[in-house]
Amino acid sequence: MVAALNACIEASDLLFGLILHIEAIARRLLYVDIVHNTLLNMYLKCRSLRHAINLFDGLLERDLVTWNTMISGYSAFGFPESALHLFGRMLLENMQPDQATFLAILKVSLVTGSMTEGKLIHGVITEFGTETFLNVGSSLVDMYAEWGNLEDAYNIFFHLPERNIVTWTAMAAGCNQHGRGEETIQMFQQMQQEGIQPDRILFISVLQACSAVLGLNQGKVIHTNILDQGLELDNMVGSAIVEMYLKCGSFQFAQRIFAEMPRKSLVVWNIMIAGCAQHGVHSMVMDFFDDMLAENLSPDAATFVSLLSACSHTGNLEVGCWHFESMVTKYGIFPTLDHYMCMVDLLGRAGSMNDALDLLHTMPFTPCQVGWRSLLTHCRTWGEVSFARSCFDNLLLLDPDEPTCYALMSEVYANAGMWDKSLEIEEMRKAAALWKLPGEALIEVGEKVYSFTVGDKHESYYELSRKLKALGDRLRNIDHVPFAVERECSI
DNA sequence: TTAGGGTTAG
Repeated sequence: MVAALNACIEASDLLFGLILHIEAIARRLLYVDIVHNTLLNMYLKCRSLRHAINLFDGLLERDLVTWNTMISGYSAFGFPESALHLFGRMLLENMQPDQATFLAILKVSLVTGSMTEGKLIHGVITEFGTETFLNVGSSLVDMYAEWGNLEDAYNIFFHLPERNIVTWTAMAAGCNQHGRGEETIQMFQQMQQEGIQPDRILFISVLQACSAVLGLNQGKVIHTNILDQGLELDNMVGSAIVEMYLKCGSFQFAQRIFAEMPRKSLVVWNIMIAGCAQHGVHSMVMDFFDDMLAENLSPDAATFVSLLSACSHTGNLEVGCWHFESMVTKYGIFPTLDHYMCMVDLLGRAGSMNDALDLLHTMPFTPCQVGWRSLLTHCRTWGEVSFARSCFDNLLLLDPDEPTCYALMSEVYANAGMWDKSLEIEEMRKAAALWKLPGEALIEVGEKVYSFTVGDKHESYYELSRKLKALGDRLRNIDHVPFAVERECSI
């Protein structure tokens, strides 16, 4: 019976599972713990919460596994209140929770989207003395790290009596997800010094961190480690390697690894298509898209974001509109806000400002900052001063504390020679005490990544200034006309 | 019953 139920789980065959349930009743097997627990698990894995609840409520006796399975099921189905309620019932019935109970309960805070619940659950876990268990501790690290509360995550991480690859990965991935890629790479190095062998899951996080900090050389070292462990043929590791090379600027390496991948998932095709768009090889976007279709893969929402973006950058309005329409008619994918934003950008970049505005107003989403800012950016290109002012006013209504729109509007006025208006906008920005964060450039030399922003004084300042001036002269020689007021750059 | 992982522009 148990083997047959596990086969149902494997095949997601709910109908066969229901027949086995009837058979279990007829043969009076439902009183056996392992039978009713496997049945419960089968219903949850076959995505039938209703059947699982009926079975659970009808049982005369429930052991710890029964409670844990049901709590875990409620969390997995996105019913955190029911999971917590069941946990309370379990305590009232004097059932002592174990590690598995807390692992299931910890998922609740991720489902509810609230750190407060997570902290309360952490308190309960501490009271039961299971905080320092390896799996519970790792889950706590993961929970805090996912919430971006890296300090609490570190605190638990360092106080655990032991840490394994899962604990390290939870901490390293958390740093990576919250913009601390350098720390992820440092953790990876430290972990190896402590004699822990990285695995495929950790490699994926560390490769993403290399992509984020543009650490091509570091990425190459990781790639070598992956080859040493023979993990390069793993589908998800391969995708992460391709992505790392693309984001770190090495298109040829990415192309080679991609070509060598034995099985290519839709995700890695999407990564490659987006990479072509990022690298400006727009003709290859369409080539890769056609190749993907030839492999009998159907595009998804992410594919179309890359396609529409590529059409926007090549100014290919007609092809972009065709893809936008074919999303629904040919592939049954309904455009999300992201797709509408790509279309607003596409229309605006092509100079069809009224069509872009119409789309912004008629789309089934409330116009957001992204759309208005995109339009405002293109008004700058096309010198649409009054149109720009309308976009600017809409942006102020949505968020008056966002500094970028002031800079754009001021620039539009300056380009039109309306200096008084330009200064007026600058005054508005100053009165609101808003300052745009300067852009940051990352350059890798050896295994170190250097960050540059306006106003920095690097040790090679004079040498770099001479180089910049020479580049500026070359740009002027090819008739490049910079926007608005040219400001002196200093590094 | 039982901890960690992938893509998308503006």
